Amino acid sequence: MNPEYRSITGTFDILPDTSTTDGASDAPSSTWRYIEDVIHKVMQRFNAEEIRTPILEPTPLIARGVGAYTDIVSKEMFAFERGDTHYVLRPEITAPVVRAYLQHHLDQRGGVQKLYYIGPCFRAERPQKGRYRQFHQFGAEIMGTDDPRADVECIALMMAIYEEIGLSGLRLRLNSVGNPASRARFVEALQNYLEPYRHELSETSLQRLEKNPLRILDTKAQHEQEILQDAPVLLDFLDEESEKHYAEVKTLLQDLEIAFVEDPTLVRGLDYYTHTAFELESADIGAQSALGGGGRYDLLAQELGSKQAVPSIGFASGIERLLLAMEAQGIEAPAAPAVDVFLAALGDEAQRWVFRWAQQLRAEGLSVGLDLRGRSLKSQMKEANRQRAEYTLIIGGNELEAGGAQVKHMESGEQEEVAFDNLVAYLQRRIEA
RNA sequence: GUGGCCGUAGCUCAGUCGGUUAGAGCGCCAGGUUGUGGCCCUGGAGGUCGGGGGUUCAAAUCCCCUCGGCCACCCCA
Repeated sequence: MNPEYRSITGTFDILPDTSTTDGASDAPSSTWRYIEDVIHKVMQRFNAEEIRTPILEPTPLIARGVGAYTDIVSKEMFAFERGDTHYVLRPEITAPVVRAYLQHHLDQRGGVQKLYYIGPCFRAERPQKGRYRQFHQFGAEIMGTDDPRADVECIALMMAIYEEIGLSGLRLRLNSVGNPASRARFVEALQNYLEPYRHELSETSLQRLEKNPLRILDTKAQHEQEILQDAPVLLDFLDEESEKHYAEVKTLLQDLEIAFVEDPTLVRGLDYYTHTAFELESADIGAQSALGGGGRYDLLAQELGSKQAVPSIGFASGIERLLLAMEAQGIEAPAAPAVDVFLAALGDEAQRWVFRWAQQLRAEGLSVGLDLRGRSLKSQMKEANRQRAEYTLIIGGNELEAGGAQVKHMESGEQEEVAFDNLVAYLQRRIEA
């Protein structure tokens, strides 16, 4: 079609089936629904409550809540201005949830707030496998406690969803970035260590050295990796409190028999991230191997203006990557439901009869298909077949006269006459089973 | 933002030493069955050969530009 009207690069349509692939999700809408159903179900099991926030947020919220020196904020935001308001299409959902928590004083509901979300996010990156400009995240935030059990419950919740879907062989990486005091000491040590290597560092790493030193740790540059071989290790700088929190998290994970590997290079770069950081990886979904990740952010609420600390932990996962992992492991979602009964009509009078009966049967809760083009009976039968109708009613002049419909069971091909008066009961009885 | 690969029907693809009206299978529509789907047979619709420009008597085929897709880098979901 005219390129001017095509869907935007990096976005895709989710269609009823997968008969076309250009600019469409590889998975049909029924598969998306299935995944969403699983998410809702598992979240419910963990007594998390759904929250829905706007897709449009004020740019300063994201800049502050995600971090000005992150790639997301510095180069990947879809942001624009109207009048004196700066808008951004949300690149993630944690900051908006914290915003909503503070704006609506959710702490006043009492207790820990366990909130979850599913929805689209936007980042202006070059698309590739598992990466899109509009993509879909689900996640949960457990807010109002710094108890390590919250960390583990958050991880357990995330894992339970993948478990329920049936994925296996995933790798959970775990680390602690400590509290601000211990991290500050580590950052100083890291900066001191790297000082002599300054001239060997890339431009971005040099910038990070000043603004956001932790992120140097996850550099991919071979040479910088080598330099970092002998660098100070974050875990060695944890103070007693941080050490204790981390140890507790590991113990609790073991109690729940959730396997993990410790990875000291796994970091969350910004100051308001504390303690636990984790990421869930799959080896078979391409270069973008992270299915989901998260961590503790005890200081974010204050960053956004809260007088009180709201110690919290959350995770976020990508639905597109979940789909990739399902495909790689041959996991199929249930097929979209078929119609219960298709009404085939022959002749004008029968058409009117069928049109009314479709409405009635639907009111009885049956899903009903019918012809809207006045086509031949044969065509209508083909249509019924395509819609995978369980039963097809055939109504023509003979049936109207006899006061009963021909009811055909499509799979067996068996057909019998059923009086109009008994139709609803007949169909309901058979279709329930 | 950078790099590599790829764009022929709705889908999967054939057709490229340049040469008459661009093909197949599947799907779609219709007929064979004047009231019956799935199998089979027959016919039909559907293509700016991604787009623009150039070379040529002649371009799906060669050249340039451009758009789109895929994959990778950076980084993340």
